[in-house]
Amino acid sequence: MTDWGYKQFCPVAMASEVLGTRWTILVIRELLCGSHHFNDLRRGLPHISPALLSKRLRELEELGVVSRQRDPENGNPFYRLTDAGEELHPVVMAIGCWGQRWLEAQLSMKNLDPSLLMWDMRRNLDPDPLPSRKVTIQILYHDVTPGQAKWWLVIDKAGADGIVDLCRKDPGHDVDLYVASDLRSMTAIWMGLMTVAEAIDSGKLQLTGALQLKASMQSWLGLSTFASEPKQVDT
Amino acid sequence: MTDWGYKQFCPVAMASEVLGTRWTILVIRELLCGSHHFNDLRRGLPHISPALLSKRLRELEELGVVSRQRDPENGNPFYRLTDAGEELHPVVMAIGCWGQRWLEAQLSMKNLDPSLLMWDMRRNLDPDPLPSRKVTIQILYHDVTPGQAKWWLVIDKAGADGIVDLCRKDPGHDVDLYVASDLRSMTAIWMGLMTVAEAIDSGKLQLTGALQLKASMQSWLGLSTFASEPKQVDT
DNA sequence: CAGTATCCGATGCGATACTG
DNA sequence: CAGTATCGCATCGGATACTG
Repeated sequence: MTDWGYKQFCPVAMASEVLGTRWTILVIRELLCGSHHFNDLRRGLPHISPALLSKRLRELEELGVVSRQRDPENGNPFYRLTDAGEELHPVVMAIGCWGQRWLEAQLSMKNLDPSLLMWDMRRNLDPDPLPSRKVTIQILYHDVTPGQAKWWLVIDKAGADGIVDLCRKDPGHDVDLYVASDLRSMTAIWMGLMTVAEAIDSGKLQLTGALQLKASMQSWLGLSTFASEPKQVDT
Repeated sequence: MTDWGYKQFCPVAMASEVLGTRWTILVIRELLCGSHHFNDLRRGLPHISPALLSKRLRELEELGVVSRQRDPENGNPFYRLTDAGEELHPVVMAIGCWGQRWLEAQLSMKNLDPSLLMWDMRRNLDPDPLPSRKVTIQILYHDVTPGQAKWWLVIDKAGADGIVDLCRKDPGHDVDLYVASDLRSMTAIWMGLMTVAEAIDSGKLQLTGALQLKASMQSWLGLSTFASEPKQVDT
């Protein structure tokens, strides 16, 4: 092809030139999910190099998909999707739904990653079913290297900015609910491949603590956006 | 990243690993549009190398998106989308619609290509408004290198297999309609950026021949699938 | 926290030629 | 018609370290 590009006037080709480069779609997914700061994005894209993330953001900005602004408070930069960027939502959803329906679950289960899972859980956790007081939940993955095994979610509806906090170190509060599982099972629950009840019944998931929290876990634990998509392949 | 892959269990990431490789989406677009044979695909993807096309087809086959079969008649191989492949239709449409809405028209107009345009026109031409007898239409691009300037569309509703034939050499029949234009204008019409009437009024398009064919051109000339998508950027 | 700078390696991919 | 074979290069992007 000599120069870059498909050399086609077809809109699919034009758009693919832009969206088809490595990491681009995932950067947009992160922005759609509400990450705004450089290091938030990095958290959602653990294996991207900062140089490449920076490059992608600049490309998307030049394209008019992303707008870089500064927080008037502290002068920190942050990224927002423009209207053109927001309208990529159907694209990302279509890709994700197709992936959930047709890509083998096993494949997904090879890419387990506790910090990514926790970061997603923090994002989608639904505080509504939880009591109004501050709630602390400890998650323990007993099959994960010590440094990544223990996590705390602190939900405080009266909290300052974000309602849900994710900690890797003991925040010090009394723990209301202890969750213990293996990483694989927890990810399967997150992806809608298994319910909380099934996991408990089969001994894959142990809950200790406040009864109300145990009973309502399936509802406060927000699932992956694509969890409801019916799968077509099983292995 | 060392190994290939995003190492994320998110379905968007899983699917992007597959769909994000160069040319893949366009191969699928071609299959969705009804190309089935290797050289048909090459026609719709003029700048892909045969080696890469072959590779992509094998990858997609292994993925279960494409199925390779043989024509029982002549033993010729052909490619079909599986159910999983057909379900990529929403993905391709979402990408194309976004491209049409948000990517600058000018950008598209830099990738003019007469044979690609004619190939698309042949595919989307709507024989319904045309008379039942055999109709021959000659298209002349007066700003294009001689070898690519003259084309014939032969529409025969009683025709053998395909109804619409595209020829690069004079098929010999009497011509019912002569169409003359520049490549840029014709492409703009095809993409829905201009109507036939506007092009005639501004002198960009000349029609000579059967009145009925002239009057109905906007309807028998099928437009790009994305032509109806409202554009948001103008330049 | 929000990036840059630099280096370098793998490999994806394009070009061309050739075959059953 | 339907691909395979081979070659070689550009470049994409990964790793790491460093800065304002």
